[in-house]
Amino acid sequence: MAERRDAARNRAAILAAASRLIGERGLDAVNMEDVAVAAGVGKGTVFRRFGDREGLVQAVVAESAEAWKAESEVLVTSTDRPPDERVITFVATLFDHVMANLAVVRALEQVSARGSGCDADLDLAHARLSTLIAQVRPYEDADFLAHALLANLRGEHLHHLVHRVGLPVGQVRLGVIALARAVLTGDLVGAGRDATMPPL
Amino acid sequence: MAERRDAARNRAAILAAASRLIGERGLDAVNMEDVAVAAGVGKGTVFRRFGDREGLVQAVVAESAEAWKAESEVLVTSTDRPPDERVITFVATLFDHVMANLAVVRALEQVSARGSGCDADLDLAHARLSTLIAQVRPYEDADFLAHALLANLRGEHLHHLVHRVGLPVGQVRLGVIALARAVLTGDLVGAGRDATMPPL
DNA sequence: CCTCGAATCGGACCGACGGTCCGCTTTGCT
DNA sequence: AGCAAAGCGGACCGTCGGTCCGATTCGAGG
Repeated sequence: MAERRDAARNRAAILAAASRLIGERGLDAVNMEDVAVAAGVGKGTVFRRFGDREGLVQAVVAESAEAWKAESEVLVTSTDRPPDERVITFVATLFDHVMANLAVVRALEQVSARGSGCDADLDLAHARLSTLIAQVRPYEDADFLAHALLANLRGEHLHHLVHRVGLPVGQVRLGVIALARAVLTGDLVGAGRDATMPPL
Repeated sequence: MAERRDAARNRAAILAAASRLIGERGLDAVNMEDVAVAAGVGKGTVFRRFGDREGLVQAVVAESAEAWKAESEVLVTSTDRPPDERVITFVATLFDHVMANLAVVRALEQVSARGSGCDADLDLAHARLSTLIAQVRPYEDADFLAHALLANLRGEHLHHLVHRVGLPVGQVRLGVIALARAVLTGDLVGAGRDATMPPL
């Protein structure tokens, strides 16, 4: 049978409440009962729908990652633009997605560092980026290079750069893109500087 | 007054027990009472000495980071070797330190992502690496490049590469060093491959 | 060696929170 | 309307981080 109407409503309410609360306070300052109350449901309902804390967080990010997945999907499959340009676009898009959902992404990282399950989205991002890079530099180790780039796109790392070190978001964005360009061209000049940066 | 003898003994016992337990099971599978029992003291003693869970973890890593700090200190101050070589040595040394204490380093990352205090060791590593890089490439943004390199030396990232992806430690080590070399020379050829790698 | 004050110890205790359970309610099909 | 099943929700439980205070141990001075 299809999902009952009240169940669907509650599901959406819980997801929205969780997303909002995590965004406002950060994961470690929101407990399951907060979410239940904010969603206007009982605690049991939250656990039945999402299993546990980890499941809830995964569902929240899955929702916000939907658009990114579709976007990156076409980037890998389509061949209308040169591969190197697609790598850059991929990195820029992923950066924007992570920054736009920083609290939720960090929440997922925290939860999956502990939990048993691996981070499926990270694996997906790596598979796609790796594929893209291999098209540009078939003789390098695209696998490792993708991991190295992805390390610079971790929520925790970007949070550190922006909120602790205090770097402007735009500068970090350009720096990350310069890094991606360096991976493609073998040239690292300009990484982290805006002055010498070619426009994206 | 100096620290009482029994207090010193207990302090050492707690630190040793915590280090061992975290190394064996990972931070999230060891609670404060486990540590107290393993150290042969009461729970209250653990909390009085170290304040809270975060403090205990910090003390444990501070202990294991002692040697690394001294080693990296001389690397920055001494000028007997060319700067580029010192950057490579710095990165290799830090990599080895992190891998040798992976569980404890990850524990610190988990704890300081939540806690109020920042990660002092990470800041120190960045300050030193940044200084070193600036000596080789004064016209680049050494600050950002240091951050980018350090992102590849995070405990969580290395844990992911080695224990989830399954990359051999030696290969990751060479890859990270190749990345460092790329930062210095502007050439990324060979990153992640052993075949084309110059020996360290 | 004995005494005494102070520092330290340790386990009983507390509050918070993740997760479970089961009797009550809602839903939607006939 | 009637009914069975899916869903609901809040009382309840176990665990764990952290606190507290009476008992204990230390070590300086006589």
